Amino acid sequence: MPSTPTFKRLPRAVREQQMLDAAVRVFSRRGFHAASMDEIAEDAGISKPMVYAYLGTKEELFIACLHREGTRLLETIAGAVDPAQPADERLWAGLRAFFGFVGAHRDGWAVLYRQARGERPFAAEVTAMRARMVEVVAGMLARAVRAEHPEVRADELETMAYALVGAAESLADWLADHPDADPDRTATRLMNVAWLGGAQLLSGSVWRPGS
Amino acid sequence: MPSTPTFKRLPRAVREQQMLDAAVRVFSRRGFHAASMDEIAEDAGISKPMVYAYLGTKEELFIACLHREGTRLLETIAGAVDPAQPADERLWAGLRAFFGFVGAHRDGWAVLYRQARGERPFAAEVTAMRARMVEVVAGMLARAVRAEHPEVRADELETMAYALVGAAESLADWLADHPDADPDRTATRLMNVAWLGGAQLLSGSVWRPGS
DNA sequence: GCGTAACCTTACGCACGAGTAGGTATGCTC
DNA sequence: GAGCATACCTACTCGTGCGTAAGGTTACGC
Repeated sequence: MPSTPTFKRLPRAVREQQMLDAAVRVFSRRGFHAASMDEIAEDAGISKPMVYAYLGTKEELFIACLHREGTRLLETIAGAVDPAQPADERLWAGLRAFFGFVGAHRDGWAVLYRQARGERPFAAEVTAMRARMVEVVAGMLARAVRAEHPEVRADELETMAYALVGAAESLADWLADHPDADPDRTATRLMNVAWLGGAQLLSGSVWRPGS
Repeated sequence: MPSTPTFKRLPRAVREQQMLDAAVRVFSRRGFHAASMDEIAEDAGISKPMVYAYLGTKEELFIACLHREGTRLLETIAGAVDPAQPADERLWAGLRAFFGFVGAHRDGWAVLYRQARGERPFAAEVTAMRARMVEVVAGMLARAVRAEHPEVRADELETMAYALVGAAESLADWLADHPDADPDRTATRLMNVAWLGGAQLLSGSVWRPGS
């Protein structure tokens, strides 16, 4: 039946990407456990044993998704930040890139954070990636701050970095659920509170219980 | 064999709490799917059909955990906040209570946030609880701000509230993994950046791209 | 033109774990 | 101390979905 060669034979590299695309879609809308390998295969327009042949077991497939989306996110951010710029511009560019990525890759984001964090086998992966981000942010803060304020302790900066990353993730989740929202606007707001709050702290103001 | 009546017959209300305790423990260390009803029953020192008789299916059991832990958390916070106090003291008390709770109920926290967010059937529950918290925080900010700054838009405040809640959750996760860390110290740091950053914003300072 | 390797399929085995059937013992009430 | 309700158990059924065995088909090298 020569009418429609509906299924063209494709080289491995191409099929692998199609499978990963399908996997990210299905994982993001069903969650890791509820997603079935059959559905992923069907969504990719291929049959199940191919998935096993190319990407391995379900866990390995999920890890592959995690790595691809995680790498994309990190590279997007890294590519947007110019090390020659001053710290505030770098932070701004990073936030902008981050929210832009989430807005453009909602299901990638969902897989990375909403699914992977809860599932025991992958929590470590995500934690590691988060830790890298925290480290980067803390490092940037350190370089920005240490010159004029060498008295600031490293763990203070780390705490700040955790808070910043958490705030960004929270706003990212909100953004992922509001397709009409503007990523840049979100980035601006976070930038404001973070940068101004930090500057205020450095200027010596401290809030203490008891006004 | 009268030697050890190892299994005393207990009234329903007591057993239900024991089961919930066990369920929270197991869910927190295994995740929802990897946790088996058998393991929960065993951990509670009871057999499986009892769990089904009292708490229903696995999903219902998990929801029961969610509700109990969620209610405890919200009540802890509500109980610590005195409405007669000024806004900064209320925020401080709330943060203190929040981090205190997480430090004292690590697995309850894990169930609420690390597990429930990813699993499709429960995401709604958690989202709703989060939304309530955001609403409360936003309301508090509004009351604190509107008197002197009526020009601030409601969605700006909501964004701030999201960022604050996200930052708190992130630090809470960090806290849950560092048993030696001091909840109050964490609360203080977040309080500082939030309150001072907010005040700075209100005073008219704004960060804009291009220094 | 023909082998061979890579691509792709249908159809199954099998384990694991949710939920249940049906039965036993213990305490409480009158 | 008969009756009844409640606490509790062992031992099963059965669906679901991961992972695979064994076999077809297309392209490409020589």
